[in-house]
Amino acid sequence: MRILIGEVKNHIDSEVEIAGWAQNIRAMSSVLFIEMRDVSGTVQGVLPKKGNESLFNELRTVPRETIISMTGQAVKSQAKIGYEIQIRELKIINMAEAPLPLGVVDKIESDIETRLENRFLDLRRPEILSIFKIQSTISNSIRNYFVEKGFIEIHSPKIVAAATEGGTELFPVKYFERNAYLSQSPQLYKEIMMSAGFDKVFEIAPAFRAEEHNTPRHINEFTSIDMEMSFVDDEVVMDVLENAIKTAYRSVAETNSRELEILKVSRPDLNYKFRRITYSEYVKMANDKGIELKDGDDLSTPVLKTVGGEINEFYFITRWPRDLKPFYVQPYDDKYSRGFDLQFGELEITSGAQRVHSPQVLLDNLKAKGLNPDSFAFYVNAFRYGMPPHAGWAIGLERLTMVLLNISNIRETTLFPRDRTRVTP
RNA sequence: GCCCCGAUAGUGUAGUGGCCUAUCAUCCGAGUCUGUCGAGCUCGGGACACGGGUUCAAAUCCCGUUCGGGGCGCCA
Repeated sequence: MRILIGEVKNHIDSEVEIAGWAQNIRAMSSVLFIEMRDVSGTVQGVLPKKGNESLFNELRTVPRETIISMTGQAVKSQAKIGYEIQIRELKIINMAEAPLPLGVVDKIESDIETRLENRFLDLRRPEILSIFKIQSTISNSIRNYFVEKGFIEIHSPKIVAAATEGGTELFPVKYFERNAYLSQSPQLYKEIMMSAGFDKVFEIAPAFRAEEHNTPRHINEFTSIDMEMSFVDDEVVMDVLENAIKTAYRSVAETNSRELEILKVSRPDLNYKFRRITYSEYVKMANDKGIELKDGDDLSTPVLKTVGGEINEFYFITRWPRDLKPFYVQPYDDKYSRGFDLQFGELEITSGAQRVHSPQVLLDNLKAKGLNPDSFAFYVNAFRYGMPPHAGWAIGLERLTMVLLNISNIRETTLFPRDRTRVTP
């Protein structure tokens, strides 16, 4: 029975069967080594020429990355990891072509473009695999966190009719005889679930943005971790967000020490309270650095880089001007709102808010933003017949992974990124 | 969408008008080597993004196209 390569060390001095990719075959004059790899690690098999001449000669010309299974005694040896497998039986299961379009164990680094073109090969590299093992821990631990706190997991529609909520561009899709769009966010649906009385909901699902941006931190399809809670304000959901991220970091530190080592990333440590900086304080901080910025201006990328670049930790920017936030964000006073962003340094990770719950305020806001309330009837109706006060946020899974692993391009933390020019693979 | 930069073997690169039938590494192939682990050694293989132009001569200069990188904008 096949075992994972990572388990071979528990079977020293007994016979094991492994299967995987032959990532390197080194033939000496009288002995041959096959470096085998699977999802759990690597180990080498040894085959002496004496007594195995035909297999020996066949193997020395087998291309790298061929799928092979082998059975043999696991023994302590002078191999770097301290043990190896003495091959008794070996099967060549599926031959790889040569040369590879992208070397898996080459000493040469390839461009991200070449790597994405051949992503299945790129993903075979332990450091790339490690990114996604860690991403799996992050999304699972946040899901568990929500479930433990009594949240209900929902699945909102990704094909939607609303032309826009204002702001971002949508991807149009043909929906039989009508036009529809890919959902940019579950925002309106998770709010409707508050009216439906679900109290606390979350969703981990794709979101689509048709913006023609071309930056290392934007993609057109990403995984959004969304939550919404009833009868709470913005301060409470900021606490929940801080705890969710700390929980995810703790899980990664506990379960992915090998992956963190492969990626040469130190164990994450979040032993600090996330600072809550108001938007107006942030503007003053920018002014103190000599940046010309008025209270009410949006925080541009250069501003975030100058001010946020020096804050090498998580922090909130709270009480944004109402003019800079969407119609569904609850006002704080005439000028400011209960909208917040969570930042790490210069990078926005999350945006959230206490939401409007009064149907009249909602209608006023829609009109003030130049939107047609009729287009949002399905949404506004949910506010008319008993909508509790509520608040929530959405966090980008890929961006959170970037921050945790100190990776600068979001394409690295996305399996098959969809950017301005890439729809395949 | 704007600004700047780039495109040379499967991969990553050198190359600033003639020294280029193009460098090096990796890779692939053949051989060699009593245990390698970035194996070593010998020999061989493989490339100037596309289209036009300038010139006696273009990988090299100019124009356009396509694709990519960096920055910005846009962005729930």
